[in-house]
Parts: sequence; structure tokens; C-alpha cells
Amino acid sequence: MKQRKKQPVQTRQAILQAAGDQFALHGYSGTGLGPIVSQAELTKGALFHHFPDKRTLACAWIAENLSVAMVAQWVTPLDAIRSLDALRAFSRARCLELLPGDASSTLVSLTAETAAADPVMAAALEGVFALWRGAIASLLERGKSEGWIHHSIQPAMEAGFLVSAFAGFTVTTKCSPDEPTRRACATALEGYLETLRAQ
Amino acid sequence: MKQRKKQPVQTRQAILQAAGDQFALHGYSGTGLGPIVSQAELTKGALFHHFPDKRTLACAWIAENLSVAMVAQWVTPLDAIRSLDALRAFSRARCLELLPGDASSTLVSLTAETAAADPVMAAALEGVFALWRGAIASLLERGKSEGWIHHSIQPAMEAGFLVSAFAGFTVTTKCSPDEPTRRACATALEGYLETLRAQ
DNA sequence: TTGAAACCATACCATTGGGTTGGTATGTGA
DNA sequence: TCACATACCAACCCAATGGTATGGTTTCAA
Repeated sequence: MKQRKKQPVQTRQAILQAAGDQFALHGYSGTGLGPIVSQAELTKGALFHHFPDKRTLACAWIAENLSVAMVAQWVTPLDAIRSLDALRAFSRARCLELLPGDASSTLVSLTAETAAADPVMAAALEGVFALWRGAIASLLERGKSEGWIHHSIQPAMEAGFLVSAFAGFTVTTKCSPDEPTRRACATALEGYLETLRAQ
Repeated sequence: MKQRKKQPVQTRQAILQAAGDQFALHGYSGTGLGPIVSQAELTKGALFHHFPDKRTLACAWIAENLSVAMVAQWVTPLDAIRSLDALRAFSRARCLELLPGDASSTLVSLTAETAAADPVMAAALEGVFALWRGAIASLLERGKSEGWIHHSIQPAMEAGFLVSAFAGFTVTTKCSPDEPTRRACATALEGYLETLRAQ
């Protein structure tokens, strides 16, 4: 019985990684545990040693991997934004660069598929949404104090709307991924951001 | 062998109906054909007589049932809107009344789950999105000619954005369905609509 | 060095998945 | 009324599903 050198954290991470890839491709109920362990070049024994069931595995991936990916894409970069033009450019770039397997896209897909019927999963996903909204809200707050966001803006409310709008964009893009439609939506989103500007 | 009186159109419709209910509850790959025929009080024989496979059944439901539901909710009512205030009220109502099993919600969920990996399904879903966008675009067009939408507005572009925003709202609502969040998002959406007003 | 716990592989299980089969009952046009 | 197509049913098929039982390896602390 050939056994690889034992490195539990790497093994666990490999399972999470493979699970995430499969979820991004086929959704939650669309992915079996077989393909996951197969891609990770492991076995079900390893999987069920680290995770008690499929749902817990998914929640762990959301809380550990998906959230850090979202932070890298939607939280950290916001620190560099110091003007509304920069915010517009960032938003536009995120729209045009969006790929099907993107972190935000997978977050939205999993939410759409599972959140309504599974409160546990919904809670895990909500955690990531909270990060997302929070980052944008604090950016807008900072923009107000720095004088490039209108003083009447309510950061939390606008952040919720912006996250919703971008979430919707990830969905509609899957249906019509052509450049013109994407550009149009990105432009309209910029038009909205413009209304936040301090005059 | 007990056989019910033969009424092919009713049978077909019963299957579509049951399939739609299940899709709304559990998503595409989350629903089996067993529960569908069970809810319809039929058998797999009946199902596979009317539809060659699961995917075709789903596409038929999208094209026939989901699309008419969307027309009833998002196309026909727009005819009665003759001012920006009425549009704002309509948007707000749609946000606050949104239920998990709603037509728009199911449309978005199925898209998020399947569209990226299945072009056939994507095409069927895109048809409904086109209806949706088209209805809003022609409303904005009419608003321009009636003088309550700003003349510089590009209806098709704004329609795409509005559909995306509402689509995103159906997703984020599944995670945090509490009233305050919904109201906030509805208010922000109204704020956006206000920017379309002819000054 | 040794015992125990952590780690991981193999084999297996019950259930459900989508899909077929062959046949029976019903409708329909000649 | 007879032939034929349509509509539907019950039973079956096999692959894949999530999950378990068990046992062999490593690792590490004592």
C-alpha cells in the first residue's frame, strides 16, 4: 500500500483547491467527491479524514480559500484608490477582465444555487459578501473624508448596491459574454459611480 | 395497468410545472427526474415521451413557462408606467416583494449554475434575458419620447445595467433576506433611476 | 524504542442519477 | 371496424453519488 509522505496541511489544501476548481466549473451539486479527490490525486479516505461531509468541505473552501481570493481582488486593491476616476477605472477593469471561473463569479453562483435552501452554506457565503461590502463601504467612507465622494452618500447602502450590481454582472455575463455587452454594462456602472462624486 | 385518460398537453404541462418548481427549489443538477415525475404524479415513461432528456426539458420550461412568467412580471406591467416616479415605485415594489422562488430569481440561479458550462442552456436563458432587457429598453425609449427620461440616455445600455443590478439583487437577497438590507438596496436602485430623469 | 494518534488508502455499501425497455391502453383516420 | 400512431406505465439498467468500515503507514511525543 503505497503511502505518500504525510503532510496534512498540504493534503488538506490540495483537497480544498480541487474542490474549488470543481465548484467553479460545475456548481455545488454538480460536482462529485470522486472528481475532487481524483484531481487532487488523493482518495476519499484523505477527504473524509479532513472533512466530515461535502457541505463542510464547501464551507471550509468558502471561508478559507474563496475569501482570501476575494480579499486579493476586492479588498486590498481598494487601498490604492484615492480618486473617483481611479474607482471608475478599477470598476471598469474588474468588469472587462471578469472570467467565468473568477472568485466573485463562483461566489455568486454558489450563492444562487445553495443559499436559499441551505442556511449553513448561506452563512458561510454571507461572510464573504460582508467582506466585499465592507471593503467598498470603507472605501466610500474614506472617499468622503478625502473629499472625492459626495458628503450625502451613505457608504453602507451604496456598497450593498454596488456589490449587487457587480454580482448581477457576473451572472448576465455568463449568458452573453460578448465584448460589446460587457463594455456597455461597465460603462453604465461607471455612470452610476459618477453620481457619487463630490461636486 | 391503470392508465389515466390521455391528455397530452395537460401531461406535458404538468411535467413542465413540476420541473420548474423543483428547479426553483434545488437548482438544475440538484433536482432529479424522480421528484419531478413524482410531484406531477406521473412516471418517467411520460416524461421521456414528451422530452428526450433532462436538458431539453429544462430548456422547454425556460422557453415556455419561465418566459411567460417573466413577461407577466417584467414586460406587461411596464406599459402602465408613464413617469419616472412610477418607474421608481415599480422597481421598489419588485425589490421588496421578491421571493426566493420568484421567476427572476430562478432565471438568475439557473443562469449562474449552468450557462457557463452549457451553451445550449445559455441560449435558452439568454432568450429570457433578451425579453427582459428589451422591455426595459423600450420603456426607456418611450420615456425619452414622452419627456420624462433624459434625452442623453442610451436605453439599451441602461437596460442591460438595470437587469444586471436586479439580477444581482436576487442573489444577494438569498444570503441576507432581512428587510433593512433589501430596503437599502431598493433605495440605492431608486437613486440610480433618479439619474435617468429629464431635468 | 515504543505506543498512540494522526494520516491516508482500499474496498465496500445503499441510494439515487439519468435513461431504456417492452408493453398496454387510448385516440384517430380510413 | 380495423390499422396504426400516440400516450403512458411498470420495471429495469448501470454508472455515479455521498458516505462508511477497516486496516495499513507515518509521525511524534514520551
